[in-house]
This record gives sequence, C-alpha cells and structure tokens, in this order.
Amino acid sequence: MPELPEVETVRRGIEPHLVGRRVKAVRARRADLRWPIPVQDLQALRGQTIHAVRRRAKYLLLDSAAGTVILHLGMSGTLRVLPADCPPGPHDHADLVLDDGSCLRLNDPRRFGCLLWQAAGGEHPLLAGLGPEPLGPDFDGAYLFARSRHRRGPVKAFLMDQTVVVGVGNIYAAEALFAAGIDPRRAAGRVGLSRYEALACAVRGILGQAIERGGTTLRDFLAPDGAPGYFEQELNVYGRAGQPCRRCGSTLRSLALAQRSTVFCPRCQH
DNA sequence: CATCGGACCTGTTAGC
DNA sequence: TGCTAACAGGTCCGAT
Repeated sequence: MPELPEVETVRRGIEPHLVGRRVKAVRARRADLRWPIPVQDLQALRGQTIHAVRRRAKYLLLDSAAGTVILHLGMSGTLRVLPADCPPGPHDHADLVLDDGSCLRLNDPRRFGCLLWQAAGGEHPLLAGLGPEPLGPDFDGAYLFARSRHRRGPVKAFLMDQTVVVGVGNIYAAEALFAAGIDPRRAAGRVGLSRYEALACAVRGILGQAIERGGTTLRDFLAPDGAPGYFEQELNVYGRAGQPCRRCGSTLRSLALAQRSTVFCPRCQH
C-alpha cells in the first residue's frame, strides 16, 4: 500500500493524536509480523510520553525519552486511532493504548509490516544505510548521476533502491520516469547528468504533489481519519497499460523489471 | 560490490 | 456462478 506520500499522510494523520500522550500499555494479539513484535522490549514504553512522530524513508518513528517505536506498513498495513475498548477485527495485530482512552491500532493483513523498538541512544540496523530523503537537501541530479556510475541494472530498479534514495516505490518510480522521459529499462549508468537532473526534479515534484493530495488510493489505502488519497486521478502510466499515453496517444506498454510490473510510454521515454 | 531470485503473507481480481 | 491463477503499493536475504 504505502510509498513515501502514503506514509507521510499517515504520519500527519496520527501525529496530533499521539504527541503529548502517555502510553499506558502495549497490546499484541499476533506478534508474527515480518519480524516478531518484541513485546517484552516494548514494555519500556509504558508510562512514556510520545514527544514526536517522525518519518524516515517509509518508516514511522514514535519518539519517547526511553526509545523509539519503529513502524513499517509493508504492503498492506494501516494505522487508526480508536477508542481503546473498540473490539478488534481481523488482522488488528497490535495496539498502543494511550492515556486519553484511545489507542493506536495496527492492522496488516499480509503481515509484511513490522513494529519494533529501539532503545534510546542507538540506531536500529534497519535505518542504517538508508539513502537520502528525496525531499531533503542531499538529493539532486548530481547525486543520482554520481551514484549511478558503473551500474548496469535498469534505472527503475536503481531509483527504487532504498540505499540510493528512500521512499520511491513502484508507482512513483514509474511516474517519475515518465515525467522525465526516461525509458525504465535503460541501464542506470548510461543516463546522463541532465536527464538525472530532470529525474530528481520529477521525483520531488511528484512526491510533493502526492502528499498534497493525501496519497494514492488504489485498493484500500485510507488515511487514519478514513479519507482516501486523491493522487490516483493524476497517475499518467501506473495501472494504465494498454491505454493511450496522455501526452502522445501511443499505447502504454507493460513489462516486468526487477520482478515489478512496469508501465511506460515507448514513444515518450528513451 | 551489484544483481537476481526467492521468500514472506493474505485479499482481490481476471480469466476460464 | 464458481474455481483457480495471477497479481498487489515492500524489502530482506542468500546465492551468483
């Protein structure tokens, strides 16, 4: 479900309900997500005040003085803020019970997500080695160009490599490559500086717009308040294989790249 | 080091 | 209508 704009939308949705709240309890009904929920370690959260809700890459980070809760929504995770006594439904795996009678509830049918704990003073291995934020100051065309030298794999896989730049998933990679006019199959090392400048610009613009629209709702993505995302209406290639290119009218093509479906315009992208 | 394939899961949709 | 297969927004890990 979530790429960076969706995770950012979730962050903005839950932040006002969490910041300043004290955690009364951590409940896990089912601990076997991508990694087991460390229920014992998470007891360190009890009595702690959440002082910030951050996002790094596609991870959500809930900060307290004792440490940080690390959440990833995988492909199918959602978070909601509900009354703590609201009966749990299927796939409602864990709750953080708060001191105002509410709880933050994690639902994840596929269980590709995770809920982890990092004690204060350390950095979790999952967060080490991540590339720069695409909306931050360290990401631009020159950076992409430098990182891509001698890389033979397709530029789409390069763009989705979280050690290169974080937050760009299958939807927005396809959209950014279309906007920049780059063939997703082209070897990353054979894309020139000026085209990487266009690509970096496209990534920033598309992610920023998607955040403004509340993310992309394809199947079931909803913000924590239940609002759908409105970026779907602006997708130019993703999910449009066989349909006409909005720019030139050619039929959009689909193929698999790095085991992910990839749609592009054979006339606009080279 | 870079790249590829497999693995982890369930729910929805497309096709027969 | 009903069964089955393919596919889905992610990403780690081991093999090459």
